Amino acid sequence: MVKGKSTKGRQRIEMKSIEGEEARQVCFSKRRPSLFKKASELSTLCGAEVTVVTFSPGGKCFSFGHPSTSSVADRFLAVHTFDGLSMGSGRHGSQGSSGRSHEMNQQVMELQQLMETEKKRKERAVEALERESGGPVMQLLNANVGALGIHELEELRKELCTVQDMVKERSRKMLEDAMQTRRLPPQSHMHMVAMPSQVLFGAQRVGTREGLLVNSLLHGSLGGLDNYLNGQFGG
Amino acid sequence: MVKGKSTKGRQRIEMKSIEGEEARQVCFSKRRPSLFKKASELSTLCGAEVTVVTFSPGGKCFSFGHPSTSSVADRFLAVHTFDGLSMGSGRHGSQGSSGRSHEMNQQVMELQQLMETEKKRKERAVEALERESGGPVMQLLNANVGALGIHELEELRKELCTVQDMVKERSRKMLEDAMQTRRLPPQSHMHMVAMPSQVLFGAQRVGTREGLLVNSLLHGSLGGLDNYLNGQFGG
DNA sequence: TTCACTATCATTAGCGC
DNA sequence: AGCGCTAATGATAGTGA
Repeated sequence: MVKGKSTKGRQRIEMKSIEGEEARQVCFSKRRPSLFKKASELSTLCGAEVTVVTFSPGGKCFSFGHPSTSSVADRFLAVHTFDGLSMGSGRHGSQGSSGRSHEMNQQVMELQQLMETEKKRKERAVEALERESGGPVMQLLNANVGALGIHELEELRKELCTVQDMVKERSRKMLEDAMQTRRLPPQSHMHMVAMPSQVLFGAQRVGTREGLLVNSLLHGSLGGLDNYLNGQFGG
Repeated sequence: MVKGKSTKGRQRIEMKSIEGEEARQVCFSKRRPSLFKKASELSTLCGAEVTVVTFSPGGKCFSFGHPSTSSVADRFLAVHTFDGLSMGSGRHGSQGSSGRSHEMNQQVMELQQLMETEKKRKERAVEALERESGGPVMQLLNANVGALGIHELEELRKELCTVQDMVKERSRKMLEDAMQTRRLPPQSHMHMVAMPSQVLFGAQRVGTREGLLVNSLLHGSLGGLDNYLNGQFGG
């Protein structure tokens, strides 16, 4: 019945790389969930967008994201691919929208809604396979997709990518036109590809909804790789 | 000199979105550095690669990365874009370089090649706008894209997403069929949606090129979301 | 947004399974 | 890689500046 302390309890450790191979693994396995939990709490409590990506010492990949790793990555990309003009502050500073918390909230709400939407997209995709869809484009493609072979699928995918690029390009041009119509300052001379959406939106004060849409068109969906290509995930 | 308690000390809080606009900001400002510190400790102690990206409720972007946000992001992308050629552990599991470094190098080289390809995709897209393309699908869409308004573009984008989902779903079914044809062990009964591509490829030993393609179809492009959908810490 | 303070609450090192 | 246990360290809500 002796209540002798069965363990040494928690002890302070140096912030150096843990020597033992196994001990390091164990430490990672215990701390990683905690890190994700903290990230989750931060997003839940503060309504912030957060993503965490880790590679264990063993090489395994773990990721957390709210609303999703990709969406945060896209937004990060958006900021670091463009941005830079409106606020010259150091580091990564940049407001997704203007500054009014009202617009902000709206943006956050729409993001959450988008999240919900995306969440169900997979389900809907399956349904779409069984029924005939309404969209004109859909109708054209619907019948074919099911019959394609693996190589045809590859071709189709390539074409879809190209089409999406066209959409992106088109939306970009629309913005360009819009800017010139509303007479923009001389600095509009910069490369379109690198043109910061924040600047565009900031200058024109495009409505939140449109802003999100265009942003989505510019980076959306196929986005991920652009991250990589355009450089940054900051670092 | 009375030592009366000057504060209520720490108190437990509900894990709900904090109501007060300002209180949320404050909470974020206090917790964000802590999260980064945790991430830093994880990387230091365990030698793991870690990156964290956050957007404050005010819209500001903050990021942490070890060795750097970009390097971790690159690795993440590499894993989620193709991955799964040589090994098949569960989850996202995937050693960037588990065993044979030879296969690794091959994988890296392919990554770089794909990168180059994607890098030029944007250029090619512009060209595609001027000339008439060859693809049957392209031809159908080519004429229209240029004339659409912002709302129509949104619709088109939605449809494209749905089509891509269909392509994914189709390729998934093809894999399913292929597996049954080649008689797979009973465990193939798990949900297709949650089925790790690594397992599929590991089992069938799909050739690199095909593997890349299928993987690209499954996770590619629209990818990242799968993380979120397939469970994880979805947030 | 950040800094200080302090009384809690939460995390986790070290062990064993 | 994950679970449980215990005790000590670390993080932080509330408050004020």
